[in-house]
Amino acid sequence: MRYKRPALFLPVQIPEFFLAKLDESLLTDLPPFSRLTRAEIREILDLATPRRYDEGTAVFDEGAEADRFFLLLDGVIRVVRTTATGEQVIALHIAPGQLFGIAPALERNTYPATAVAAAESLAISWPARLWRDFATRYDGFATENYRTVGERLGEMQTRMADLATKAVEQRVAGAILRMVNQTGRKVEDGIEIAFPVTRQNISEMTGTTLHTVSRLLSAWEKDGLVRSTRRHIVVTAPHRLVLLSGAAG
Amino acid sequence: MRYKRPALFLPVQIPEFFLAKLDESLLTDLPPFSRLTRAEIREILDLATPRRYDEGTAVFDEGAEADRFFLLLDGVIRVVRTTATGEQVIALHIAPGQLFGIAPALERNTYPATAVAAAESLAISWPARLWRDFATRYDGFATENYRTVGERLGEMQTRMADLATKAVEQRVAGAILRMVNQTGRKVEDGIEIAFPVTRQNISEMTGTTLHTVSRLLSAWEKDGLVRSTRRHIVVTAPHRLVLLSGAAG
DNA sequence: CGGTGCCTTGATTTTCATCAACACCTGTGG
DNA sequence: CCACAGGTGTTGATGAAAATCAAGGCACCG
Repeated sequence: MRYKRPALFLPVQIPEFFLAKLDESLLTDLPPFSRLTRAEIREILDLATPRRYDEGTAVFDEGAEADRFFLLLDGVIRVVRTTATGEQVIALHIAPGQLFGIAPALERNTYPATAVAAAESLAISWPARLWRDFATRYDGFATENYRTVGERLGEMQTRMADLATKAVEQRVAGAILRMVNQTGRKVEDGIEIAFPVTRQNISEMTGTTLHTVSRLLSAWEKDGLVRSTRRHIVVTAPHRLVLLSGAAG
Repeated sequence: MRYKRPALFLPVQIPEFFLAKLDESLLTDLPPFSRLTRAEIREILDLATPRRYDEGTAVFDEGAEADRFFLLLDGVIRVVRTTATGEQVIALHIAPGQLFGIAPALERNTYPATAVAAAESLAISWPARLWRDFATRYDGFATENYRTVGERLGEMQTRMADLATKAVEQRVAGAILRMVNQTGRKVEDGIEIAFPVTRQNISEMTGTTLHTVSRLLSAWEKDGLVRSTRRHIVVTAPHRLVLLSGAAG
């Protein structure tokens, strides 16, 4: 089964054309913009630059000058950190509707991690200096975005605690469930992670090796918890996976 | 050797007296206040409530209503998260001059972790609703604080990467070096961590057991890298410890 | 149809948690 | 003043979990 992109992605993408087509209502429901009028959203959209990213393309690189901030409209972004010894660690996934690369909001002048399109993605972006404008001019913009920062910080703390205390099996189960929750779509026999994931990817999220992940998935498949093909995972028994993950509650 | 508190800590602490004694210059050099006038700092100080915390006392608890934010003047604060299974994970240490419990700045209404005084500490605090006042009235206040948030987020990402990729020995070395960097004071034969630390504490910072930490410290002591007594660690060969920690550069 | 990227599985080894026992230091209360 | 309890630290023995080493298979792409 291939990943079919929605019709939104035309073979040739002309920014002006695209923005004209893009209805203001697309942003209306997103937290950062929820308190703005249609006219205000139009203003903001007119300042934005849209761009499409092929799977595997970097949106920005760790250490690069943080000159823009981004809003993901469609697709998935993987936030990756590379260690001194060259290993990669996946810190976070960004789902549509979320801002990312918000280093400018935190007074950083470089990005702390690399952002890569995990699937074909569409994002709009603004120059970093506009952050202050938006924050002062539009009520609730800063507030809502700092709320997001707070949530991410909390989530990172949870993941740190997991890495420090949970066994590999629980961490892998947790990682898969997180992806399912963020981007899962219903299919015949379960819920499918809506973008390509390799065992290697999962190992980079959980601090283990691709071998161990492979063994776990094989065992789970034998047990009827998941079904997986190349770069593809369907969770067929989410509840049992939750139990395995040792989640609270 | 005992921990001697500076004269600042009188047996009986009277807030008014204390604030009168506390010179505005104490805040002048701290990032959040560096751009303010003496008069403005006086205003802010007059709204603050000071309090002393004995070692082991909680400043606030995970999940509690986030009704205040804090500035640490002296001592050390440990930020601790408790997992579903009851283990503790130390997320962070706060050094004097830093804000903490800044959930209000991130639109959270509960604290995401518990803050405990790791040594006798002195902090001042303000009601959460004043955050917005300060942010709008005092230039640079919000900016500087969000910079701090950004730094902490970056540091947490680094620690996550370490937990995911480094071996226990490297993580323990790294944790000790971090404490030394934050609060180290020079002594005869090296640099001493300026607050009490148990093997258990270190294991909670690094996701290992107190047994393993004990073995490592014993080995390092035999090797001349550190010297340690009960709840006490002196690093005698920082450079070699850095090598062990596998830090970049 | 050959190459590359992704996945699987067995065998072996390493690391570190766990189990267990004990020593020591410090403050407390009889 | 001494006994004792609780928190802290050490060290050995054992075992389990997961990394590493190794080899090969299969899917997809040009």
